[in-house]
Order: sequence, then C-alpha cells, then structure tokens
Amino acid sequence: MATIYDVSQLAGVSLATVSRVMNKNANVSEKTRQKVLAAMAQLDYKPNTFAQSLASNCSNSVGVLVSQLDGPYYGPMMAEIEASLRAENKHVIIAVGHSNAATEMDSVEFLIGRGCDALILDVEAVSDEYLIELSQGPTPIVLINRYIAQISDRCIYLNNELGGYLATEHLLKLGHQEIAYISGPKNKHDACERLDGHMRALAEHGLAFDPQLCFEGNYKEEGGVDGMRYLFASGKPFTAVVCANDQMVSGAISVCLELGMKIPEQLSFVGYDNIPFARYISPKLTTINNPIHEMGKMAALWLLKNVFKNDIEVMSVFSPELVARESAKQLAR
Amino acid sequence: MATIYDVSQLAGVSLATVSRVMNKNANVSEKTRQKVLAAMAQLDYKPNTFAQSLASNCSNSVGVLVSQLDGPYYGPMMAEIEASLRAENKHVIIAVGHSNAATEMDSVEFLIGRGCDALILDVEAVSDEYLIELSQGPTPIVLINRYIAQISDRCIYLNNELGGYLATEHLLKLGHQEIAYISGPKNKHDACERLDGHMRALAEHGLAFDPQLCFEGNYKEEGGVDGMRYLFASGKPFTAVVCANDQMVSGAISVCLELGMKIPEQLSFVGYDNIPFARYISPKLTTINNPIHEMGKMAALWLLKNVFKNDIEVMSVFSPELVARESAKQLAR
DNA sequence: AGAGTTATGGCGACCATTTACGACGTTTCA
DNA sequence: TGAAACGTCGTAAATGGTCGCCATAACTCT
Repeated sequence: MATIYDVSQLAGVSLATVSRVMNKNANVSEKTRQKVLAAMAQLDYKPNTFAQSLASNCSNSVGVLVSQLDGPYYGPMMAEIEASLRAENKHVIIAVGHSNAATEMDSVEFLIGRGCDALILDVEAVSDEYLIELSQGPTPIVLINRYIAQISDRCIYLNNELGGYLATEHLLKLGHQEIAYISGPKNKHDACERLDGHMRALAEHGLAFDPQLCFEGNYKEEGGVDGMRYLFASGKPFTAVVCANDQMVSGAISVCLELGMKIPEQLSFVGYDNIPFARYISPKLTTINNPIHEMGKMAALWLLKNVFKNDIEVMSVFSPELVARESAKQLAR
Repeated sequence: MATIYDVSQLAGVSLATVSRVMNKNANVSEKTRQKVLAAMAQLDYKPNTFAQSLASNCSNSVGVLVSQLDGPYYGPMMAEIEASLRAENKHVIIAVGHSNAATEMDSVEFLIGRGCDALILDVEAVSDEYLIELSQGPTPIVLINRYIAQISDRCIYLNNELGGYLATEHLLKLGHQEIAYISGPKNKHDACERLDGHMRALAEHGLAFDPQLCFEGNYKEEGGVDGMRYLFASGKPFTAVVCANDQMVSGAISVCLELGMKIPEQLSFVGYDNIPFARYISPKLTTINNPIHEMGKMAALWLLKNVFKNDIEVMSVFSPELVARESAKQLAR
C-alpha cells in the first residue's frame, strides 16, 4: 500500500505539501497541486485511516445508541441518520442500550472509548444528571426523544405530553367519556409524558382519571394483549382505549377481534407513533404521528453543523399531530 | 491523558512489558504484572484506540451492509449482530445499499476504506463475480441471505426456493388449485428463488403456472396493494394468493377488507418471513418462518471464530418452515 | 558447570496530521 | 532602490500502541 511518503517522492515534493493538497486548507500552487494529484492517482494512494485518526484525533465516526434495534420504531430513525452522515463521509457505529441504565452507560463508555467524534443518544434509563455531566465531557452528544432543560440545545424531541393530550382529546371530541389507557413502562420518560397528556385532557374536560382503567404495558404487542385482558377483567365500563404506542394497539385489537368484537363499532382505539404498519392493519389505526425519522435526520445534521463544522442548515422543531383513520369512531348514543 | 509511556515510567518497566501485560500473549511474571496493573489503575490509563489500530492494523470493527434499515426485516438481524459482536468488544459500523449495485459497491469501498476488519453483507444488486473477487481481497466477508457456490462457506442463507415451495404446497394441500402469486422485484435473488419454489410446487402437482396470475411487487405494503388490484382487474379466477413477503400480504389483505371481503373465507393468503407483526394483524398470517435474526447471529459468530479467532462454536444451518395460522383455509367445495 | 527456559529491555517500523520555523522568490509600494 | 508583504514550499518533531527481532539477564534443571 502506498504511503504519503511514496506520493511525495514520486511528485518530488515534501510530505507537508502532499498533506496540504489533501486537506485543502493551505495555499498550494496549481502546478504542484496537479503534480501531487497525478502521483496519488498513479500510486492509487489511499490515506491510512488509522494514521489519520491518530494524528488528527478525529475518527469521522458517530456513535448511535438506541434502546433497541428490532421493532418498527428505530429503523426509520437509523436510516435517516445513516443517510445524512454517510453523505458527508461519516460512519455510524451502533450500540444498543436495552432501556437499562447500566447497559446504557456501558454503551456510552464503549462508544467514547472507540473514538467516536460525537454521540447520538436515545436513552431512557439513565438519569438527567448523568447526561448533563456527559454533555460537559470532551465528546459532544445529542439527545433524541428526551428533553432536559439544562441542555435543551442538544435535545431533539417531540412533545410527548401534547401527543398524549391530542390522543385523548380526539376521543373526547368523539363523545367518549370512559376512556381506558394502556401505558408504556413507567420507568420510561416518554411513557410518563404521554400519560400526563392523557390525564391533562381528562382533567380539562372535567373527567376524573381512574387508575383502574390504566394498565402499564411493555410497549410491545403483548403489552396491548395483557392490557386488554386486564381491562376486560376489571369489569369497569369503557368505550375507548388509548395505547401509548401502535404496537400495543395492535395487540389490544387482536384480543378484541378474537372475542368477536367489531372495531371500532364497539370500541374505539387511538395509538401513538404512526408506525408504517399502522395504515395496513385492520382497522387502520388512528394514531399520533411521531416523526422519528425526521428527528434522526435532525440529530445527524445538528452534529454535521456543530461538530464537523459543515455549513448546513438544521431544520426547526416539530409537533405531534393526530392522524385520524378508522380505529376511533364517534360514540353511538 | 496518560500514555503507555507514563505507565511504564510509573511501574518502572519498559514499554514492551506494559504492552505484554495488556495483550496477555507473552510471559510476564506475576510480580511485574501487578506493578503494571497498579500503575495503569493509578493513572486511569486507557489505551489510545487510534494508535492501537495503526500499530496492529486492526480496528476491532465489523462493517454491516444491509439493503435497508427501515421496515420490519433487518431490525432483528441487526440486533443479533450487534449483541453478538458487542459481547466480544467489537463494534458495528452500518451502511445501507438500497438494493442498488452502484450504492452497494460504494458502500463496500466505504466500509473497507474505514478499516473494518471484516464485512457482513446483505446485498442484492451486485453480481456473483464481484463478490467472489471481493472475497479474495484482504478483508474477509460473510454473505447473508445469498448463496454463491464458489464461496459457499461464507454464505449464510435460507433455502428460499424451498420456502416458496412450502408456501404453495400448503395451499395445494388445502385444496386450492388456482393460486395467484405476488412476487418480489425480479432483480432480487431471493424473490426469484421464492418464485421458483412456487412454480416447482405447481409443476409437481400437475398444475400450469399462469403468468397472468403473477404480479411483480416491490416487497412493500404498496406492492401487495398494487398486486391485489392487478389480480382483481385481470378477471382470472383464483382462490388463494401467495405473497413473497409478509408486508405485501398485509397490503393485499387490506385491499380485500376494504372491498368487504371475508378473509380467509373468500380468499386464502400465505406470506413469507414471519415478521413480528404477522401474528397481530387480522387474520393472523400463515407464513414461512425466516429466521433472519439467527442468520445475523450466525454471521457474527462466524466472524468471531474465523477472523477474530475466538473459540466459539458456530451453529448449524436452518431450513424454512411453514407457520400455519389463520390467513389460509381449506378450500370450500 | 553447562544447557535450557523464562523474563525483560531496546529499537525500529507502522503513518497522516499539525505546528512552528525558516527559506526562498515575487510583487508592491514608498 | 530598498524594504515590506505575501505566497509557496521544505524540514523536523510529536502524536502513540503494537509487533517482531535481537540482546541480555535471571532463573531452573540436570
């Protein structure tokens, strides 16, 4: 493999000049530039990445830590992150945190130890304090799907509380008064925020929140299954169910269909996330749009601008929006 | 940041000895070992990854190239790859090929150029010859979901032809004779193989393959939607549909449900892949199990064993299996 | 005591970048 | 004409862990 030294020999210039040609931040005459370029082409020269990283202390890599890789949620986000960074020749190193504090911290250490220039974190279990301290370290971080006031400029998130509010408000507008709720795990920030929104919507309409009509699911299909069985077993009446994500809605609906119920005629459902499948399951899900892929893109662009100093414009913030499809229906009187 | 030199000074030994302690492949007396370890702890010494990579010409990273990151298919595979490699302190760099030959080759170059020690490739557009040549290069590769005879030891794949056969055979056993087929893109290997299996099943049962009952979809939900509309418009009679993946089944079924049809009473469906959602959509999908996550794990373990020389046992091969659920039903006479 | 084994040190190669410094040569302007 | 300014390019050192090779020691076993 040809080295920069070989190139300098062939071109008849010094090492420094070859480097100057490659990192076009210094003045080099056009004539020497061409000589060097020709020598590089002739030798099929490719800079040694390891030596570049050592000397410049920059690996051109970004670590991305997500809670999980399976499931419908993170794929679109990863896709956007990869595309945006790849376009600027940065590579993406992935790690999975499994929504566990120890694993999340271990993953952060792992990524930093591997020389990532910056991190994109979607973490749920780790404390605010940890992240604030981390943000003061040498490796820049961006938080996705989480808001911490002290480092708000590094937070790219959706107002989950508002989303939860919109979901329940939609049902209230359709005349529903007895609304059950299948929550995500209470140790996850977004799950709590969504539930808060639900409770605020109830309160603003003068309705009491009934803890017995609230079930803590696991954000997976089984969570919806379990939640639905719990709600039926509770004996409490309800005409609509809000689920904290679409996967749990699909599990919940599958239970109802197995019991021979007609959805949404007998029971209305509202989900959250608007995963790609939401429009293909039956009935088509009414849900809250969660532009997770755009958030991924925004995180990547933020890093390109603020860490890699690219001259890129970063988009503005977004809001949750209701997507009304078929799974929620006007309450029959 | 402390360097290996600082450690050697504090411990009163040479650089070489410190290195020997870290890379426990040489004889070091227990006494010096403890001295060095103590010095490292005292200085909170962390080896510089970049220097390690430069000197050892090994980055402890594996490049993973997949066709896409969104969709339900690759998430589980990535999750297993990440978990298996992470357990051995290897990191995963991702790239997306978009089923396009130029992009795939570019991505391979990108990953190799970044110093990956090995590659896991799920590529569809690139030619066999390219991959054979690549396999002879300095960077080891493993192929997922593709079989090339000349490098069969590096291929981790499922017999797609057999899977296609099993799907159609299941319907034949249920009495169906007029079976439509919604294929994946014909430029993808696995799509062709699955279709081959379908045709073999028909042939073995003395049935002719009718090209008019075959539609080339795009492996996404819309492909199923388009396929279903095409089939209905064709005017040809059919009692069952095989789709080359589950996403297209869900699209196809959604068209039928919109038309007020009863599934599976009026039309049977068999899918392929057994994606997580398959059991939560209504009706629950009868499909071919595609253990893509296990294949990911196997690819990772193969690399750990053959490239990183870990003493790990790699699992054996797998076969496609039919998962009979609700979307296919005995033909009423 | 001599032979064999184990432990350790020294050294150079690996290789692109950055910085400081200086040496030219050319241009510009007083 | 002389000096200052500027563009261009070279030199040299530091960055930092690994690995192989060779040279010493310091043991252990007959």
